[in-house]
Amino acid sequence: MSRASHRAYETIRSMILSGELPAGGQLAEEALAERCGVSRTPVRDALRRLESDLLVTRTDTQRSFVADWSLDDVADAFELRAILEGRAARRAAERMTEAAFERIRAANLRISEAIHQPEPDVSGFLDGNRDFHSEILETAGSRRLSALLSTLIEQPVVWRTAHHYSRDALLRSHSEHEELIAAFARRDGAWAEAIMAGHILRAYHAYSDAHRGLAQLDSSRGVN
Amino acid sequence: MSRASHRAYETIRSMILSGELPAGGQLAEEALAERCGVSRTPVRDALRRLESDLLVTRTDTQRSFVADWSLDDVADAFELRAILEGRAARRAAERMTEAAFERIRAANLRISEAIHQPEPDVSGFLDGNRDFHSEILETAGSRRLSALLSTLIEQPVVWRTAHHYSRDALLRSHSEHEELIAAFARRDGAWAEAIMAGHILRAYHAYSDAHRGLAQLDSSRGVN
DNA sequence: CCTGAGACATTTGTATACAATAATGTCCTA
DNA sequence: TAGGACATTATTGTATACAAATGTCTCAGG
Repeated sequence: MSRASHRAYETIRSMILSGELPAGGQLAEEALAERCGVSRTPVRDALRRLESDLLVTRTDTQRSFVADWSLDDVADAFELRAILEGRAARRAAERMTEAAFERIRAANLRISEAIHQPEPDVSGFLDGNRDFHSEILETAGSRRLSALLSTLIEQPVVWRTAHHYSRDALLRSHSEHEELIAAFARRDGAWAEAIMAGHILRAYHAYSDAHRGLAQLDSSRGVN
Repeated sequence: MSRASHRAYETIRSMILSGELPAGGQLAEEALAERCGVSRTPVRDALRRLESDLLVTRTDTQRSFVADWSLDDVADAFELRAILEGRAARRAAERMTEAAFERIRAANLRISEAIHQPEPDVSGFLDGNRDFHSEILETAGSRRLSALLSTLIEQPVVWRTAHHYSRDALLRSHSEHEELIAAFARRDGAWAEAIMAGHILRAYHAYSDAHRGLAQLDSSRGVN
């Protein structure tokens, strides 16, 4: 993506995720253009994309607003993620190559190292975690599945949330990854699917326990 | 959507689906603008949306091309549809209201009437079919599920394909709908999910049997 | 004959002006 | 005071010009 357009997208997105733009607030193109330091054209691009991410909604009369995610919406997103990432894990297990297997193991090894610092390296954990999941998605080899999941997984991690995770939660996540790796080693698609679905849903409940009643924006990224 | 933008979208889309724009061919914004009788601005909008529909792909250098769907891609799309529409049917069964139930039954009644003409009214069948499925999706009450499915179901039906369906295929589809209605009547989510998944996958195989080895574009719409 | 540098053509990205549409406020009437 | 037509304002849609980036072709040098 080109410079101004990308910049508008990232800027608006982070303003939404950080709460700087409040949920339900209107997004006027001109005002955003000014805040991003670009013209309306790339802002319009960005809004279109944010809309397909479901971070922005449009009225029937084409006004854009910051989407406010209810608890139900969050549950909804996690439920779909569990289904689709589960399916991705199944396909990945069935198509697993040695090279992909090694990359997945390596990602989980990085996670392990990040966790076992004196003070857990959450940022390192999240990097490894992202790689772990995206390697699996890659191995699943379905463009459409990737496309669908990309709308459910908000990529830029909201660090302030991530840093609340306990070492226990990180360790549990790591060990679930290990079990996934075992399923991959055996090329057992059904097993991999079951573990992955559970992995995502556990992340959901950890999230909902922690955030019950709070602002619900930075949701679709748990420790998974 | 506004006039020019909508026009560009519909025009380009139908040119792709009809094969007027060959799979793999480049889509230059200016040329499309001229053919649609609008400026580049709405064309760019349309291309963005078609890209998210996976009807158009972009290179890393931002050139747009007509996506060519391999047989695997088609199988992929149907597999995901089966999963997601199955889930929608389950949720719909669990949330079914009398009013929604009646609308769904009415849609299938219209299908029945369309089929039982001396010469089957395929267009009427497809209208009813669309209503039937969209009522279920509506009743499922998940914005995200709707958003995901909309990228898998190409709305504008390719009539030339539809007209090849045999009366038998139409009748079978109708009777599967009846079974779904029975599941809804009993609020049996698991049953509804199973029937719906089978319904979609049968449509896939009908499609793939009919089109094996032919051009694969107008795919994601079977008799379902 | 191959290769790569550079000029040229093509295509996309961005800014801006203006048109069209929706939202808002005002005033009049009942 | 409530409601509704109209004017006003705000916001989005579209066209266009130009900038930036990409692709292509030619031709010199090896």
